Amino acid sequence: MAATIKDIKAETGLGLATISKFLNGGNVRAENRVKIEEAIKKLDYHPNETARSLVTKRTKTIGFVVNNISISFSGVLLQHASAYLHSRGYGMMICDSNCDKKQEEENIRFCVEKQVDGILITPTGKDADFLQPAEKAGIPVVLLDREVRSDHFDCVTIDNRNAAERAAHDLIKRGHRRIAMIHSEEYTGRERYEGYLAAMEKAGLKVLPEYIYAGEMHSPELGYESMKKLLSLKERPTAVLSSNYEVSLGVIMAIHESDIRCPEDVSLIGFDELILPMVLNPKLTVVAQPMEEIASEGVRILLKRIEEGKGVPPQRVSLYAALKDGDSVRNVG
Amino acid sequence: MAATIKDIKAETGLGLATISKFLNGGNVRAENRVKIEEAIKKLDYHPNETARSLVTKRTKTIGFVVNNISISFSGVLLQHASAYLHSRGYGMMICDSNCDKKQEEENIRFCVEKQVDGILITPTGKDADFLQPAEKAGIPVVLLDREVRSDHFDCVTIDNRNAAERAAHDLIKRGHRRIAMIHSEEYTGRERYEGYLAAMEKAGLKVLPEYIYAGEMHSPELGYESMKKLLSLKERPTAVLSSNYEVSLGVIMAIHESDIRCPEDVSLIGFDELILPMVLNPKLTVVAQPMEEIASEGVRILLKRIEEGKGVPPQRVSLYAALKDGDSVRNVG
DNA sequence: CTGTTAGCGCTTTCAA
DNA sequence: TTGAAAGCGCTAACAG
Repeated sequence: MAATIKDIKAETGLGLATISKFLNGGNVRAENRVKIEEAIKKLDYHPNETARSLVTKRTKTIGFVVNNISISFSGVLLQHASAYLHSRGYGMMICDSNCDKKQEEENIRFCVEKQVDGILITPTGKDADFLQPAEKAGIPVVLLDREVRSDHFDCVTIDNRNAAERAAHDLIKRGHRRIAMIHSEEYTGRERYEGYLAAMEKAGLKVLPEYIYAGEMHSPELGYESMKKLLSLKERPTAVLSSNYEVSLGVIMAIHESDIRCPEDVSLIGFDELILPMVLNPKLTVVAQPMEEIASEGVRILLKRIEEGKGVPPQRVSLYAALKDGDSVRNVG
Repeated sequence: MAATIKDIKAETGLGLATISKFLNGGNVRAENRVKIEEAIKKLDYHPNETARSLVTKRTKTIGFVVNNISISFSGVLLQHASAYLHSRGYGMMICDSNCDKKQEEENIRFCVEKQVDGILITPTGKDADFLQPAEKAGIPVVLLDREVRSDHFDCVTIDNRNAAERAAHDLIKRGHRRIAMIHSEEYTGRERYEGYLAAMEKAGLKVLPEYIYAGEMHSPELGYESMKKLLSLKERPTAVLSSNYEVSLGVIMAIHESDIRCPEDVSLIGFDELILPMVLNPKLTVVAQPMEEIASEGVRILLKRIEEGKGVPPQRVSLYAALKDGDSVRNVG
């Protein structure tokens, strides 16, 4: 049996309260502190977090409900979030929604049941109803990367629409007119598409239906298949905007397989500054999402909410995603 | 305040023990069962898992200590493990070791502190010392994908050495003599390299140092840079074995950028049947690790250990990884 | 600063 | 079957 606080009491002859106070960083007479420290070492005592939770009503665990754990973006976000959380003594329970609303709803319930102190989530859609159990249970929720139709929750995103608009604008500025876009109908993919539309419209450019490929989800296949088709057009686009990392991978593969060259024959801008497209020739020009900041801001806001309560109204933090030049875009005309 | 079992008692007039028994699936008179069910619905009662844990000494949470959460393999493994665990009512707390032994050691301690019921781990190395805190605390550990130098733990792997040997043998059987290998010095990469060596030796083939590229970790850069160099050799290999998914991606990119074709000019076999290399032309021939089985077997063994104790000696399950033909290998000579 | 006391919400003897 | 009571290990008043 593991040692308990009572064993420390027996060992030191002190009262439970004193020991508990010490454990929680309170002031104790130097002499007693030494006694307690020695007893702890001797008995290899570790506080029972469960017992502690029962009385403090804090589990020191947060739930991370991730829309799709198997994409690279999630891995990186999880990595950063987990690191921050651990450094603050919090554990991270992950629940994969696998891009499924039913599963996501279930995940929220699971988190509530497990009594996490807070929830970090990359939601699958814009609908906010499924978050109700958490709200009802008084568990703070911070949305990461995506917003929902509700102003009850804190939220850390990048301005996808604006970022995509800047990317498309950059292509236009460099003389491109025939610009294609490959995007998913998923959340962020949709927003990025809207940004593209805005840039095209402002420049007075026509959006050709044969230049638009929309898939259900972000995936390499989407990029690969779409790009194959774009390359087979009689009048090929001179530039392509790809709405996320997975999609870009597929696009690059398709280009490589053809005898079309990038950027000589076709320019390309992608999203997400993940490793692979950065080591390639040409280095991909991307809209770089500040992943670490998204994670750290999200964690910071969540912990603040947990520790200081619901005083302040929900915040919406929108981080800036810079367009980072690579070598995959050329000037035309 | 959330409803407690006492509220149910007040509502139904029954004793706490009866209600508790009902909650845990025990036999209760039909009439009382109805009463309790109604009260639960009316008060929206949910058992407090923390209180339950305090007395049962079970947190219904397992820790997953992952060597590197940002690689695709981890995402897929986590996805399956999480699904199985959830279906059994268990939560999954993840701890990323980020390929760092110090971090890994810290993660184990963190899990012990958090009193998880069991640990699933893809270890960073072969050394087993860091698992001691878990062992001392009586927390069962199941190793996934990789073994360590200790026979105290259950373990689910594929036979990497044998699988790589079969892959290399397949190349040899198809007439290849100049076979290169790109691998990491990480755990599985090393084992796969040994399998390659075994196949070459059995076939009486020389292993040329200029055909071997070893990197510290599995990464696309490793594959990309190594393949670039291999392709620039005066006497190029006719086939390349790549030790994991990330590495293969890099290799494919390098081939695409050159004017060498696969499989006409160079054959390629990779590891891990993940999506991208499957949608490409040519479809990559791979050693397919049974990811879902690794996860489900691991979870099954762990939960059994948790629920039925340490009676049986540690098991080592070695799953078969089949070589799946794609179109990236051609017959020569 | 210290110790006593009362719970946190639940499960589990044990006797009825 | 049921219920009263004890207690899991800890924190949080409160009195000293």
